[in-house]
Amino acid sequence: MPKRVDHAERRTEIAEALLRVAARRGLHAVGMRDVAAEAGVSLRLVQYYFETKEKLLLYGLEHLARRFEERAIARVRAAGHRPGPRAMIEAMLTAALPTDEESRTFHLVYTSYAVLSVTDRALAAQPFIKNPDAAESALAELLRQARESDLVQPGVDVELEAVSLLAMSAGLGTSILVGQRSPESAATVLDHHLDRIFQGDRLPDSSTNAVAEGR
Amino acid sequence: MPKRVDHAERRTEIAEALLRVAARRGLHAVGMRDVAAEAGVSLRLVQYYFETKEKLLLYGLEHLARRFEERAIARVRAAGHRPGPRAMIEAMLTAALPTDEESRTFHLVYTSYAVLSVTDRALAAQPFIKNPDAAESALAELLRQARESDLVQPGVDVELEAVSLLAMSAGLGTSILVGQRSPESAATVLDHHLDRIFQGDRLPDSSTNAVAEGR
DNA sequence: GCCTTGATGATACAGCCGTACCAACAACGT
DNA sequence: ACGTTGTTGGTACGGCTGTATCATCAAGGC
Repeated sequence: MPKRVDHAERRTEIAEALLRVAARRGLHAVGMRDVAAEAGVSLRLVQYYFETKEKLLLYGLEHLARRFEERAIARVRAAGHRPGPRAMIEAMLTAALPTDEESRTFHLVYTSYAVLSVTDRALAAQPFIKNPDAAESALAELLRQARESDLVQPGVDVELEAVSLLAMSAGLGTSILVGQRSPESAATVLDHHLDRIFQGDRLPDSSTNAVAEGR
Repeated sequence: MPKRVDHAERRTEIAEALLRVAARRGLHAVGMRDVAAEAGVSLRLVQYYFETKEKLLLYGLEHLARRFEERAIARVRAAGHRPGPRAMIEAMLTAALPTDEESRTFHLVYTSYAVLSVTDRALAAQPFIKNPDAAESALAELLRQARESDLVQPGVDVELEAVSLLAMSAGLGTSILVGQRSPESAATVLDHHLDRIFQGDRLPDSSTNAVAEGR
């Protein structure tokens, strides 16, 4: 059997082309022909690897989630060797903010998928409860560890704060995306709440008023 | 001139038909014919009142924002005669949560518009910075008043908390929409943060652990 | 060496989309 | 009373969509 190209690799290439087009023109406007052109292949090839558009979209979503997970892990690693819980949480939260092109793509396309999943039953199947739930429990676990190390202020409800931080990160991300807020001011807001949650082993007075000014 | 029907009223009817279809099938799947059928009029009529689809979408967005504003005001009014700042803020924040059909529609369609506005320049023009900015400054103003009445804990950054609460409300709303979280647990999270911000003139121990359990 | 099988490409086909055009009706001013 | 004008409906037209069909080429097993 002549297998000249790696099947999985080709699928990945096409999925990334899909994400590029979706980031540029919006997920709703993505057509099979656009994806093929962006990937530099023929329309037939896209159909060959993904028989139907629905399967292509599904794989694109999975690929997006996979890529984001890698990015988040890389961000945490970049926070230093064996970073503390706070640094890890900060890395996770800011990785989700649309600051550069890749994270903008992630946030925009992922939100598009989320919106789609509300009305399209095919998308609603799995990923939109699994992924955020995993992020939530991971964050809660980090906070729990931090609390056991006495890094967390007493009386803090770690599960509730995990939910709050993720919801804030998502909400702030969207407002960055639509141009209402700057990435810096969003990061300041998140930092402020981390300051509130964690014991003050950080420079005092990080309450600079960059929020009201930031766009 | 035979003006048998009120022009503005007809436009409103059609816009509401648009919102109903968008809530049911998703904004991306809305066509002129669907809107016409939903409104019980002919396709030509929709074209007559809104020459182009883009104008229809624009008006639909404006109408949605208008309806939400009315709803929020009604909610605040329902909070009692001359409600305190905290009750008003709570009413505002929970009005934005997708709890019933109307608020689900609002949240879904508004988010769809927001996502669209990132890639479509026509939508990006006005409303997506104006409306949230207005909500933000209104919320900040309420907090400022509350602080002057000594209802707010000392050391609270009201602008920052206004931003945080709105971002949380938006993020929680989305997670409700996709079925990750229950409206009750989202309301509990918001309440918790209001407890944190305001002085404790409320029943103590509202920290029931409904968050981890709620779906 | 041939033929099966994987891989790629060009083209065709319904179906839907937004928009435009044309026809008809009803009502007010004169 | 008439015709102008606001108002409504039926229908047609390109263009684009996802999908299916047909054709071609390359490569490895027998």
